[in-house]
Amino acid sequence: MTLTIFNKIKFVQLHVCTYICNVKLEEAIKSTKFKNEVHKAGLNILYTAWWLKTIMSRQLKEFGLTHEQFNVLRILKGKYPEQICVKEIACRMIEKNSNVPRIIDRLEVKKLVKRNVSLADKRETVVTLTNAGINMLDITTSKVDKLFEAVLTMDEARAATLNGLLEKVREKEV
Amino acid sequence: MTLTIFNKIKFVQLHVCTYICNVKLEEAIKSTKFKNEVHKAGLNILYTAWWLKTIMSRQLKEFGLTHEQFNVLRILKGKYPEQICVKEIACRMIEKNSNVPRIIDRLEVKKLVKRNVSLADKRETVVTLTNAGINMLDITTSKVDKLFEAVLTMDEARAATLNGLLEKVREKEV
DNA sequence: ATTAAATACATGTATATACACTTAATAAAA
DNA sequence: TTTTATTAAGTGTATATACATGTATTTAAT
Repeated sequence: MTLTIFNKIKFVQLHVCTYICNVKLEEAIKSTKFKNEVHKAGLNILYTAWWLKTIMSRQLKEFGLTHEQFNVLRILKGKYPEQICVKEIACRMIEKNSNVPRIIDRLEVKKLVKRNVSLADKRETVVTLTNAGINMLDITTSKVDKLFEAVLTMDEARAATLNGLLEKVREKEV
Repeated sequence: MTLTIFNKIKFVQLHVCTYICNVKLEEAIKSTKFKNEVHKAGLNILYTAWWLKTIMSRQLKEFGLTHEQFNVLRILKGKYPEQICVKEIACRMIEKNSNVPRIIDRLEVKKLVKRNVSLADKRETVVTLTNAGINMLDITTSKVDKLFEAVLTMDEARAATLNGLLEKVREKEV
């Protein structure tokens, strides 16, 4: 059904299986026995997310940014030049357990963001992009966006179906 | 289109947004502007994977296991009683950059697995489940499987479509 | 007004991820 | 056969994740 295109992700730690198949989950995790399609879908989601993150991280590494640092910068850009407090950044993160204060520490060292104590509420730390941060984000965003377009070749209709199904996955209250 | 069921995942670090919406991505990451459906699908995959991992980890925590430790145990079970070398475990991991030797260290401390030097090739370390490991896996697997069934309520047909779309996502060589 | 509770964020710890490097063992080349 | 290259796994480092706890500040309760 799907093409068997192999890709050149090299396993860093173990230098095994140097070329992995992106497409078929069975190949990717060397497993053929799934309980059912639903069980397979769970693993497929986890694997596809790892695949996407790996591709993005590889691109961002060139700029000394991690995936999560980039995410924080992009959130700050969304409200720029308004200052955003740490709490609100955390709300917008994809991975909700991210330790935002520590990510901001690293961005601050690189002089990409600036911390200030909020005047309205001294408990709050408000954060903004520096000029260096804006420049960095402009460059990296265009790179990452191009990468996304190059990699995710599915059409809009398929993507919309996929979005619906993923929301269906998360439908159940837990 | 989709129901708006809110779930009770509490943000641990920041105690904000105490209740998050699982279903609509827009609510989950407080963002409304996606470039297009494809871009949204990328973020949706990342978020759904985080959601799934969080649910699983919560269940496994009761048994003192992490998500990745459980994954290694399950891989060992797949070939039990055969011994598997570290390299082969790594091949089968969902997250390919996992540091398998270190995960095995922790499983060994808990006496759930046993390391041996391979007789055939002394460079290789072969690993097997102990009896305690088998017992642990039996209990946790049934718990996790039940959780999966309870949470992923989609039907087989939808799951099959989802699997096809995710493989479509990974189709492009990178 | 004083105390108690809640909030915002920082910090600390264990484990994981991502990746470089080292060591020992095996395979290949000279 | 000796050297060289490759492979398997372990070790080391920076950052991230997951979560507990501490500290300052604000809000609510008495």
